[in-house]
Amino acid sequence: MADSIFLARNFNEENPKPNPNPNYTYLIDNFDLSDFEVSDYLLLDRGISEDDSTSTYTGCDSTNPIIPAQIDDPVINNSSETPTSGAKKTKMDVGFRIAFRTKSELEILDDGFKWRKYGKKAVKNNPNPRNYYRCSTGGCNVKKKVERDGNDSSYVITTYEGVHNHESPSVVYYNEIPLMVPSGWTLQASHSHSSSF
DNA sequence: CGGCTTTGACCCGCGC
DNA sequence: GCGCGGGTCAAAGCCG
Repeated sequence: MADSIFLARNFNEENPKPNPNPNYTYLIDNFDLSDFEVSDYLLLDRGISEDDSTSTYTGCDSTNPIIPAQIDDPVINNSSETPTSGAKKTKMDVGFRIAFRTKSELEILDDGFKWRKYGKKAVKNNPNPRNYYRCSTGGCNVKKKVERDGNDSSYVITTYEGVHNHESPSVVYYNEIPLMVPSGWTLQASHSHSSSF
């Protein structure tokens, strides 16, 4: 395992052309990071080792952001893959994964999508629990994990897994933001929790 | 009443 | 084989 699924991309490069592949999305160029202090864009490989969580993130600073690429993984690309009978689908086989380390007092960043919390778990090497969220839009199986940095609790690590197959509810207001991009980072939306948070 | 959070239990993969 | 750790499920309760 450990197929690398991300491509680094120079921040100074011109904006990428819209990619014909819907499983590919590009992020950073369209972000207005002034809303949050996003200190690091973190890349994750598929199949990272669990006992080295600090180094599984390929840290990048604002001068070297990252574009996630379509995963080159037959399991991912083969939608006919079915879970073994009776087994839960526990592996993240949703396409790609990207993590952001954000300096924020809030753990829940309003990224324009609607998330439903489905789990919370204490993790090793981190006194803060990790929260698991799933996109509440029907048919969209994008997940995200949110946890505070164990080394600096003023930072929040948000890990997105998968690609939205729908528009952000906010896209109507920010329709220049490419489809399926976690568009909230471009928004001036209030940091106050939405509805049930 | 519907949608959401909470939380303990369960499942699975992996290392020893 | 066993234990540990991460991820998910699902029932119960909360809230607008």
